[in-house]
Parts: sequence; structure tokens; C-alpha cells
Amino acid sequence: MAGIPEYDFKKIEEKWSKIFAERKPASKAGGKKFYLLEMFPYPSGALHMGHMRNYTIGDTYKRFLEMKGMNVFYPMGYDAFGLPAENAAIKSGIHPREWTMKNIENMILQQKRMGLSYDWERMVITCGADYVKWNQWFFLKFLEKGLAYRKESSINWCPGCRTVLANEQVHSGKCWRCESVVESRKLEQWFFKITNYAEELLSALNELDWPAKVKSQQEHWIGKSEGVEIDFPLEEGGALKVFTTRPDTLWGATFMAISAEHTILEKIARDKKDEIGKLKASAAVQSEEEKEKFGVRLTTRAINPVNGEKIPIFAANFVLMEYGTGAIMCVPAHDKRDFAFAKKYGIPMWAVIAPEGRKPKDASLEDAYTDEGVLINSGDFSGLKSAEARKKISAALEKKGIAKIVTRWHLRDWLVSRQRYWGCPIPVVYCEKCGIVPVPEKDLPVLLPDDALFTGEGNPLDGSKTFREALCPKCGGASERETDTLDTFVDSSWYFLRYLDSKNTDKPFSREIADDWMPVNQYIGGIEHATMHLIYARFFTKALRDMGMLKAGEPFKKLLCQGMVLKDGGKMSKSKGNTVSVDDMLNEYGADTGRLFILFASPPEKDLDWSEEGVRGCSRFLTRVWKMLSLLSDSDGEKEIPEDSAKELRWMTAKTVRDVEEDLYGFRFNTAISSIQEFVNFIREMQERCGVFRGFGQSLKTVITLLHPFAPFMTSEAAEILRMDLGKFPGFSKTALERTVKEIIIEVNGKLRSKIPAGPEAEKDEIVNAALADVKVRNWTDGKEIKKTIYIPGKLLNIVTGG
RNA sequence: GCCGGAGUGAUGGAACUGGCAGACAUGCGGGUCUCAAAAACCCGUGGAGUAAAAUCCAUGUGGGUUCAAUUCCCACCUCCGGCACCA
Repeated sequence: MAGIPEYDFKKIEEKWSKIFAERKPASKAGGKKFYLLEMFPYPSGALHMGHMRNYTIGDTYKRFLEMKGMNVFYPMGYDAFGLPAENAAIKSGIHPREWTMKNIENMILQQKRMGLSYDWERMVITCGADYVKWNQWFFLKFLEKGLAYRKESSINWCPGCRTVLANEQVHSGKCWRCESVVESRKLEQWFFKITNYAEELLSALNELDWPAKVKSQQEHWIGKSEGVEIDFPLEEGGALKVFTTRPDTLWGATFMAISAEHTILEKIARDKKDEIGKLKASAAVQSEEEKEKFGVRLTTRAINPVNGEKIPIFAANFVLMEYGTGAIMCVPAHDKRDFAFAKKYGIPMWAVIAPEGRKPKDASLEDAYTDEGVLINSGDFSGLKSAEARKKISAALEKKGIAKIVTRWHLRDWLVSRQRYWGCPIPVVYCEKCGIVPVPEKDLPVLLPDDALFTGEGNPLDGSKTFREALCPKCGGASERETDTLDTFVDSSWYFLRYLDSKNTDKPFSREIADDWMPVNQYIGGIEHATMHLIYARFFTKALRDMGMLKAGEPFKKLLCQGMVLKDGGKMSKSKGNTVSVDDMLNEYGADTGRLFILFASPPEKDLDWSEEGVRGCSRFLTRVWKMLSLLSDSDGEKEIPEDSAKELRWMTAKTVRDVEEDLYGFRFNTAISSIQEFVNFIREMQERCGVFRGFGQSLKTVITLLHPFAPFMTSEAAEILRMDLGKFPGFSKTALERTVKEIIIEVNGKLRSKIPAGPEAEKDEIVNAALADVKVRNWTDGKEIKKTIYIPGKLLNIVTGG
């Protein structure tokens, strides 16, 4: 072998990124199929360290699985519609498409430099005409199946920008861009009926191998609660329907509260218009701190159906119209909110639940008792426990015909209309004669017009005549096109299905291919998508399944949420000036070092603090490995070593291979790298002692192979020099793992006192005798009674003494 | 307030089903090389204690279970994340 040049990552990475780019995904027909997916990025301009962490985890895992002989599908794409592109257009006049495509180009370049081995031929870009077409096709299908519908809804309206704002664009009640006070407006909007799937979205969480954190977040988001709807008769006639999960407290209801937007106010509070108006304003404030409870007492009273008490009704600012019936029964003795309100307005409180095993406290309540207990002062139901009472009371009321057992959900239908240009157009037209008319399938896609103006005021599509004016597909008459576009979460709800069949022009994807690969075996991405994206994609998959498009009912079988990348303990941000740019990192240290550091510094699900020193450490490690190539090439043949050392080497090799493999399967990249480092330290030590020894070259090859998924560039170059194959993950000899010589730990009363050499096959008695003869042990046992001895074969002996 | 997660050297973090706490790395101290520095390499590095040992203390705090607890149980403290007037 000729002399080995110094480790020059720039040269090596340049050379191999070209080779990697030309390399077609190998056909792995025989291998077990594995769909490995990363959350695709929004093309904001350049990738940040958070992305790189996500993709490094994925790519390392992918390369490992391939070396284990699996057939891995590993695609990448771009979530290309969205607000930032439109804002860039407003600011600098560049068209959103141009801005987006340029960014994508740059990001692909960065990903290639990083050594990410995607199947680029399957790339999906959501603003492409083909993707738009199938997106719209899904919308039409949803419409057909009753999963898409229109309804009036409140939105955040900025009077300054004359546009609708998303919740996160409202900062303490003001527009993020122009600081106008945001108004609440009613607008007809499109919705997807995700609530149809509430029950399954909740129950199927059980089958998913997802972080407990994400599952519990979704559980809360869906928010199932079982209770009763009860009619409270009104003095004036008619009734007020309320929803409660605590019918066991019914006897303690001393007032009622309704939302300021409740329709009944039209009938029973016409005289209090001004006050109700004030109340509405107060209810609308989305203050950070808890709002002061505030209400307007109505002249009518309600009658508690179980005890006939006449109780006052308030329109109150703490009652939500969107949940339940918009009206509640209030039990101040057993609910914190009702308690606060009752205190303020001097409403009586009756305790009807007593903590179990304690004497009932009465009227002089310090605070609401909200736990369960035993019923008191509740007619025939007194003495029952809460849970039982709930069942019996509900049943009794239902029998009487004044109540109904119901299940309520926090989950709301998904509002998909966005008053924006840069999104997927909703394929319907409004015809004066025919009403809402879907665009026929043959006319898809409905594409965005090129003549829209980006002024920052209103939806640019409203100003585009060429887009707005359309002919009704039904009657052929003049009609108007829908100018709302779809929420970009729609785009990301099925992109993983399109990857599988990205060139299909007849369908969004073929069922056979989908059934072959779905569900995704491993999904990797940020925790910030715990509720939105991850719940929408689940809903989409279920809806598509019910439309017969695929078998799988869940999109992502296993999920890994990687932690954030921090700098100096804080989130990287431009305003703090603590960002680390991907390009700088690549230029200064190279992709291999960057990848290694990202994986080594912290387990993937934890936050990672970027440390320049740590990066340098990883760079040093790679250089040290590289130098071993020179040692080998400069040597004049491997020297024999004693059998002891050879045995130790065989053991160390087997242990390292096994540990790295196990760690990689379990996403423990940090400990996998530690193991490789330990092995390298071991070889170098032995080399220093014995020179280039028999087995040095083989050990070096093992290191290069194990390191390949982490540092693909350097190891590819090294493999070329060593004329070795990187295609297979090494195996290991189980017999080499069995160590014959071992020490046994000797403890006295649980404290380490000595170690004695002994094999795992040694009898307990032998060990005990040897231990008791040991001087260090005798210091602690002499003159004491030996109470008992515990022996863990091959590991440890604990001698318990008395006195 | 509720739900989830985490607290281990100066730092990032190891310790697999309860069995040698601190692997691996960073930083720091010392050394080799050098005119000098950087790089590289070698040695040391939880705290107290000692001439060196021995020994004692130590995984957020306080209890418990156990021959044995970073690991299991109970209570509490702190930090991070999510939800938050959902009746």
C-alpha cells in the first residue's frame, strides 16, 4: 500500500458526495421491507440544526438497516405551500413559487452535502401541479362522503391587513404584523369532519408504539367525557339544556350559567342588551391571566328538576358556547369556577358530596370540594358513592324523559379554509343558480393564477379576475370560484402515501403498493407536531381506508420525537444571535464530524446543547481512526501476540459488534459511538504495546464498518483504500463472548471489599472459602458471625455478618 | 390547577431485567515534543481524608422495601414541555 495522505475531509466529502449522488438506490428485493420516514421540511431557505439532527438520526438508522440486509424505503420531500413564501412576496416582490423552488434547491444541496441517502427519485413537492391535483381530488371525495362541509365560524380578522390570521399570528390580541387590534368575525368556512373519527382516534392510540407524551397529548386533545344532558325547566315555560359530567352533584345546583352567545338570550333577555354586549366583549378577550368572573343576572329563573328549587340564571363570561350545550348547571360547593362566581354574587352553596370516611362539612365552605365522595342531602340517593350515584341518577332522569346520557369531545372539526394565495385551491365554484358546485374531476387541478398581486391586504386570489371568474360546471352560467385555499396540514396528511407511488398519473397512489409498505415502520420528527399534524394524518389515513384506498388504519406505527438543538442552554434564534449555521459547520468540520457529534452528544429524544469543543472532540476521533490506516500501511506485516491478548481481542471485538448492533436497533447512538471509541482505544493501546499486531488490520476494518452508518464519507474512502466491502454489518462470535477468566466481586454487608479471580463455573462454596481467606475480607469478617451469603454466579458474593 | 418527562462529577452523558456508580467524551491540571506556540501524544482528574494507603461521604430532599437501590414503593422540592374557565 502506498503512503496514506492526511485526513482531508473536504476532499473526501466532495469526492464521495458525487459518487453518492450517482448511486441509484440498490435493489434489495429479498430483504424485509421497512418504511423509514422523516417529517418533511417547510422550505424556509436553509436547513437548521434541528433538521440536521432529524435527518442524521434517520440516515444513520437507514444505513444500518441496509447493512443488516433490509429493504428500506427512505424518501424526502418538501412541504412547499405556506405563509412565509407569501410574506416574502409582499416584502420583496418575488413570486412565492420562485422563492420556494429556490429554497428547495438550496436545501437539497445541503442535504446531499450532509450525506443523506434519500431515494431522490420519489421526491414530493406539495406545490407541484400533480400534488395539487390529488389534494383537490381528495377534497372532492371528502365532499362526496360528507367529510367536508361548510359552516359559519368565528375567525381572527385583522382590519389593518384586511385578512384572516391564524391563532399563532395573534399576539396578545394584536396582529403580529401591523399591531391592529384583532377582531372576531363570522365567516363561512370549510371543515373536515374529523369528529366522526373521535372514538377511533382515541382507542387506536393503544396500538401505537409512540412516546407516552405524544399519546397523552392526543388523548387530551380528543378529550372524551361522558355525562348527561339535563333539561332544567324555566319559570316562564320552556327549558334550558345543560351538559354535566357530575350528575351526582345535582342537588347542589344553586344557579345556572349560560354563554353570552346562547340563542336563548334572544328570547329571555331582550331587556338586557347593553349588559350582554359588554359580557360578550369580556368573554372574547383572550387574556393570559385568568379572567375575572363576570355575569349578568336574568329575570327568569330555572327550576331544579330534582328538588323543585327556583334558582337564578346568569349569562356569564366563563361559559363556552362551543362546548356542551353552551349552558351549565352550577354547583358552587363542588366546582372551583362556580365557587368563585357564587362568592362574587352572593349565591348560596349547598354541600351535597362528603369526602368518604369524614363527617360532612356544611355551608361554611372555604373552598369547593371537587373530588368524589358520598352523597348527602340528595334525597333518595344520599349515602351512595359518587360513581354509583352518577349511574343511578342518570338512569332515573332518563326514565323520566328529562335527561339523556351523552358523550362529549373536546376535538372540534378541522377548519381547512385559509384566506391565502399560496396554498392548494379548494376546487368548488359558487353559482347563483346551482349553489355550491364541485369542480369535475376531469378539470383538476385548479391551479393558482399568475396575475395575483401581493399587497399585504386581503387574499390575493380575491383580486385575480382570471381566477375568480368561472363557468358553472353544471349549468354553464357565470359563477365565482372559491378563493380560499386549503390549510397546509392537508398537504402533509398524505405525502407519505404519495412517496410510495409519486409518478402515478391515474391515482394518488396504487393500493397494492400502499398495502405493501404501509404503515410507516418508523417515523421521526419534532414533538411540536404532537397534536396537529400527527392527528390530521391519522384522520386522513382512516378516511382513506374507509374509502377503500388502503388497508392500514394508522399511518405511523412507531414514532421517535427528537429533542431540540440548543446553544448555551437556550433555543437557537436569530434574535439571540446564538445560531450555528449548517453551512459553517459543514465547511469547518465536515459532514462526518457533524453527524457524529449530533448523535454522540445526547440521546436522540433529549435536547442537545451544541458545543464547539464537543464537535472538535469528534473530529479528533475521526482523525485518530484515519491515522490507523497509516500505521497499517507503514508496517512490515502483523506481529504475533500471546494467546491471552488474542483472546482478549476476540472478546472485545465480539462485544463491540454486539453492543453497537443492539444500541442501533434501540436508537442509542450515543452509547453505540462510545462502544466504538472504547474499541478504538483498546486497539491503539495494544498497538502501542505490541506494535502492529496479528489482527490489527481486521480490527481496523471492523471499526470502519461499524462507523460507516455514522460517518459515511470517511469510511467509504477508507474502505476503498483497504479494498473492503461496507455492504454488510459484521457478525460476531458468541463463543468469543464467553469469558473464561473473571473476577468475582466480594461484598461484606453490601459494601465492596475485595475481588477474587474465579470463573463463572466455580461453585459457591469455593468462592465463599476463597473470600473468607482473603485478607481484605477478613478485616471485616473476623470475630463476626456470618449470617448468610448471597452468590450471583460469575458476578458477586455478598457476605452478611451479624454484630 | 391538571397531565407528561427529567434531576448523577466542573460539563454533555453511561450504568441492559435491583448486583463494582461516573463508561465514552469535553474541560481542567501536569508532562513529552518545540527556540516558542499550536497540533499530536502520555499521565492525572467526584468530595473529604492520608506522606501514601486505609477509610468515610456521595446519584434533588426525606422516609421505606431488600443481603444489596441511580434503578422498586411513598411523600416532598426544583426544572422543562403540553393543556388550561372543556362543566
